[in-house]
Amino acid sequence: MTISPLRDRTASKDQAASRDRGDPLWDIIELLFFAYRDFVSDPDDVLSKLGFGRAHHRVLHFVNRNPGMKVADLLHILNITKQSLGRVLKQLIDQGYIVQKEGANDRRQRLLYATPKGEALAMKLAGLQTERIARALNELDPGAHAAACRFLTAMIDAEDRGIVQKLIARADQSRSQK
Amino acid sequence: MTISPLRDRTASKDQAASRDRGDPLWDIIELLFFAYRDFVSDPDDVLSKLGFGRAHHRVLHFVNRNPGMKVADLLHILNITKQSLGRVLKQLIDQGYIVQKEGANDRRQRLLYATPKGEALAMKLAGLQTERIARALNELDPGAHAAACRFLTAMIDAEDRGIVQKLIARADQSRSQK
DNA sequence: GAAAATATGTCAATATAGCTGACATAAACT
DNA sequence: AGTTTATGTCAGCTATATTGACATATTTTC
Repeated sequence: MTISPLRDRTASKDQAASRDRGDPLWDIIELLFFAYRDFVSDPDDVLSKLGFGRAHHRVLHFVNRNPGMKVADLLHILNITKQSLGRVLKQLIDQGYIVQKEGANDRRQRLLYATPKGEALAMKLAGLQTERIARALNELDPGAHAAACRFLTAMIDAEDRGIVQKLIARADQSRSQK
Repeated sequence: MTISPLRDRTASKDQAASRDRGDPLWDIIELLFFAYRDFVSDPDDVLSKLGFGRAHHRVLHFVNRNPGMKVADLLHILNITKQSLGRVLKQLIDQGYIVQKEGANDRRQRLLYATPKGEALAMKLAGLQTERIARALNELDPGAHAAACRFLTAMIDAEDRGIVQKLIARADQSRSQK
């Protein structure tokens, strides 16, 4: 199944004029809205059956991806208050998806780890999202994956890109050591 | 300013093996999370000063883009209940950002239009998002815009793509008639 | 060793944005 | 005349976030 291109703006004769005027880039704005909407809908269905929401997904995702991360790190990544995190994290801990361990160097820290049960759920949810992404990339040419990464990276606040890239690289590394 | 590529998975020697195993595509999953987060943060700042939230933005955006749309259409696009829409829409109408006009053919319909004030706000918000997108595309090669559109379109539920594409095309057309 | 800073947790009150269910009104369709 | 459709509204509920205040244990600093 091939998808017909949306409207090939690159071939539009007045593309340069539009860019000069700084016209809104409606296509990206709206596609991003709908793509993200569908992207999060797959996990949402599974989560709601467990009595969880998107907030639980985000917490479990990052803990699973970064075993032993500090609560403070999680707060910075999610950009929420500790009170907001508290409720969600408590539920995940109480139901056995996440455990906390005292830091070896700094005993004030409560380092976060996904349990096998937590990891199973995290991987299930990531699997659903990966299915969608893989399906999308399969419809496109081979360079589409790299191109998507470049575009999405460039959309992130410049000051945060380094952090995000380290996050992805470090998590990939810790996973592959298994 | 050039951005170093995240991790060139296309050049990775075990990329094929990873794809065969169906490993999660962590890079896209996390980049999409952070990119969308920053993408909506620009408008959020402006909106919060007006006492509005993201919900108001979405309503105003689609009404501005599709002048004369029915309430029912808006409900389908946003995928929320009329009760949820009601509160937000009422505030936008009361404060003069949106007006309702009786349908010419079907007088039950309340067709939605952005007022000049509403259009100004919608365009301001779209402008902020466009700045970010344009900044991103400027860092990338010329085909990046089209590539991003293809990727994002492919990420949308197949059954919804047609609707979204029509939405974008129709709105573009109605705008350019001005 | 006392004081200050840090990491985390918790209580209380509030706001936003969504939901379900029930019901109301007006206009159009059959 | 009766049914369906488009819209609106009341009431109550849930999830996710907020701010502000305060508590506890631990580490760091002077």
